[in-house]
Amino acid sequence: MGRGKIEIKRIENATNRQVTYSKRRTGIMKKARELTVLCDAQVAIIMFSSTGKYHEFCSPGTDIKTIFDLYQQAIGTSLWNEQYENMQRTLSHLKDINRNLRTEIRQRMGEDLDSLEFDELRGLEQNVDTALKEVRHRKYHVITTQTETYKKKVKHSYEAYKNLHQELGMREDPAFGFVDNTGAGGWPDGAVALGGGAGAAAAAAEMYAFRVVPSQPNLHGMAYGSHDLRLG
Amino acid sequence: MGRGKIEIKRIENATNRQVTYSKRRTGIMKKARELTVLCDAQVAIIMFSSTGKYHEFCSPGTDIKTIFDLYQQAIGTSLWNEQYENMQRTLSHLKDINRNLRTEIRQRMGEDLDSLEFDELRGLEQNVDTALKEVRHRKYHVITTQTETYKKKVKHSYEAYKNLHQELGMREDPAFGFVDNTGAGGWPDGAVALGGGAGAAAAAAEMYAFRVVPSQPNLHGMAYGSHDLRLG
DNA sequence: ACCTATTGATAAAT
DNA sequence: TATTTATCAATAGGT
Repeated sequence: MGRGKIEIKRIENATNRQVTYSKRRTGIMKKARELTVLCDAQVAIIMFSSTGKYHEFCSPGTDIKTIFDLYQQAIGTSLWNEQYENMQRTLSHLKDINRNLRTEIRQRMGEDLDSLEFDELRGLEQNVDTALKEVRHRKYHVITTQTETYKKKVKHSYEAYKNLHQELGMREDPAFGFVDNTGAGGWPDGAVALGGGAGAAAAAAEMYAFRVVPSQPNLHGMAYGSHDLRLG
Repeated sequence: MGRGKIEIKRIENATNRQVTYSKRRTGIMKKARELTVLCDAQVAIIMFSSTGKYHEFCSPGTDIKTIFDLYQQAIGTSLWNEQYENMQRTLSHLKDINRNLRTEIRQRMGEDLDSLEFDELRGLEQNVDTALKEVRHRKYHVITTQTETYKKKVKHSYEAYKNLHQELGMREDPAFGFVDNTGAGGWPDGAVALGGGAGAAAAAAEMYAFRVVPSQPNLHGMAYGSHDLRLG
């Protein structure tokens, strides 16, 4: 159609090629639009000219992504799955692992034990028993350390008080509310247990007993025993 | 073009619509092929008819995926980025959860306790303590149940033996290897502890003591205390 | 971009 | 669904 038939082969003249590309591209787009309207079809076209310019057509009422998702659905395999498959695999693998980890935690909390064989129960018991000892050991270590620190602070304050007391020339000011009945110092009885060992540890434990809210969030942001094991 | 001009609007007659779709689709594909050859262009077309059938065209020497990757590059944004990013987010979220779960398990095993505040330690200790009691409780329940089952089996076998013994007319066959010295029955001494209670439980526990390998894999496929906490 | 002779596409009938 | 054919549409080459 035109002033003479042309052979369907690459047009060597670049200008002609470009002109023909332009004309025929318009023609195809028009045909696509007509097809869309006449036949109620969905069409997506992407074209790149030899110079790299791109043009697209898409049926009104949809978009390229939708049509390509349909297309991938139709051919049964996502063209980009390869890139995502790894991630998908990793994802479901992580989900499996997480589920198992949650199961283990629940079992370590003494829940969902019905599925365990007897020997697994024995292993779990021994393991938890050992863990309990470890935790207790660590707890006492912390108590001791913190008690030592506290003792040092107390001692320091006490020294400071003693010095101040001496600088005041051994004279007492009732406004302090202190009664000097411990010889040189003058520190109220029973204000702090200065003795070391278990007694001090117990005192320190009591000292922290009111702290039910952690000063800084847990690593996992939850208190032990309140994990939401349904997540993930 | 045809025996009369047609208006560009949806063809209501379904058959006509289908025929027109077929003809025009062929036409577009041909045009696309010609454009590809004449102008050295790259074309990708995807079409869906109103009946859901799909057809595609793609310039030879390339493929739909390549053209769409080019297209996405051209418009500067991946059409599937949103999904991809969502997946990425989910992935790192799962990894976080995973890490926290592992941390919790390690802490429940008595490891990595350094990061815990004192009150967290206290909570952990109490929790593990409670869990230990639960596990022990369950263990003893299993022991008891299995012992009962075993006792019933023994009793059943014993009855069977007794019946057989009587049917043989109280005559002993040395080939059985049994010595009848328990009155009516004739069951070897000490073969099984028939007494109930703690003694039986202890016996049953010993009975299972050799089973270091679970008869069926753990839910998580690992024995307690041997988790590879580096995974994920 | 526009023009137009000419080829190509296709609507309707078969 | 394929073929035919009268008609309309697309476009090659020229301006």
